Amino acid sequence: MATTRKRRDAPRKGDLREQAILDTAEALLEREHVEPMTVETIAKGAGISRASLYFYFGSKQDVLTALVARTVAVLDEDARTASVATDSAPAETARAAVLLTAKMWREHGPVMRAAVELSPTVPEIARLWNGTVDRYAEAMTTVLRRAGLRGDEPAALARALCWMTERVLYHASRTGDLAAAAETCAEIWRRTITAA
Amino acid sequence: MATTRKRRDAPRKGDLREQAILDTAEALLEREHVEPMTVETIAKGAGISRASLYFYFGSKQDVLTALVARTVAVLDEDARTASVATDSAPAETARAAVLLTAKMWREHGPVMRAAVELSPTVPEIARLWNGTVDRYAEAMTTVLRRAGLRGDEPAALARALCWMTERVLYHASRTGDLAAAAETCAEIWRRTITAA
DNA sequence: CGAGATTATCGACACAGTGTCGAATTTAAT
DNA sequence: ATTAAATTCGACACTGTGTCGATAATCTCG
Repeated sequence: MATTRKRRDAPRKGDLREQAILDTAEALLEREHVEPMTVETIAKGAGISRASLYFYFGSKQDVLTALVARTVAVLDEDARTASVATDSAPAETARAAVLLTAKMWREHGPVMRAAVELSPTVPEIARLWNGTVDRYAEAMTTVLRRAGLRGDEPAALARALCWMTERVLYHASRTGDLAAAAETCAEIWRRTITAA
Repeated sequence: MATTRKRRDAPRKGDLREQAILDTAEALLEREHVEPMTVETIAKGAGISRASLYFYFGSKQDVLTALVARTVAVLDEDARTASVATDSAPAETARAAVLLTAKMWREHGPVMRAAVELSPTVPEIARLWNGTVDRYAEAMTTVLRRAGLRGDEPAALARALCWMTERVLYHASRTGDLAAAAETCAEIWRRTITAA
């Protein structure tokens, strides 16, 4: 069942291996896809046998989940610093947020795409990913309020616009035109903010 | 490799089986998920053996692709009739289109969700799904133009808004609040259309 | 140092799921 | 009724995941 974590803490040498496994998985994700990436491949890339990998992670899904968690942590970090920019106009703040997100997709594209694609299959990854989008949406809700929107509407609008941004940048990160896609998203944020 | 279609035309009795297989797959999709749905399950549901299923479809992916194709055909059909509503104001036309799409998600939710979730894995399903979204986006581009938008912008905006609608309704079709989600999307369409 | 515990590694196995083959059975048509 | 095509399925080969127990490396501290 792969539910029993054999190794709870263990601060020994094997921690390097744990990182090596995640690094290999990320590197693999950058040239292949999620599909052909097998436990065998990851283990070999990390210089250990398939069975040994199961000493560090309970299952293949656990590896992917840890990889997503690691990247999402970076995302949340960067996102927090950016959302506090209360000095410029709401539309400008939104544009800055979208541009920052586009940078994330440019730098962490493979893992972020994997998160999107694995969300339907791996509940824990869905939790992580939805949580991140939710936090973004919350931050942007305050921006919409600052722009004069009242009641429940800003929350719902921000949520929808965040999912738009996610989806559009997801596709753009595959085709390469992230810059243009980001501008389009920013424009829709702007229009939503400024319209009556 | 499952690339060789054993049965190209064959207008015999087995056609019923072909439908039965797709119907079973759809029914299965309605209560389980894509993941646990196995060829064994589908075959058993259709009253044949696993090996017999491979007489009708070259692979499991072929079954899913055919199922998506069948549903997408209905979608395109309904979408065409709705996009020709040139009598009302652009924002109203957009709202009507979103509401119609929401109806699709309500009626064909499981298959449409499967299409979204399988797109990254099955290229042919991606082709079908992206094609449908593209046709929607094209139709809505003309609506944006009718609202006064010029140049390349309306195409890019319509595209982004269509993906927003897809994503938001996808999530809503899982949680059940399609009506509210549709109104939120419609509002963003409206604001994008009416904003300066 | 060196015995005992802990950490790490791996070969071999069990299992589930996909797709293939060829032989047997059913159905249709002359 | 005979022949050909359509249909069915058991048995097999293959790939990939996860488990087990035995072995080897590393650490701990008396």
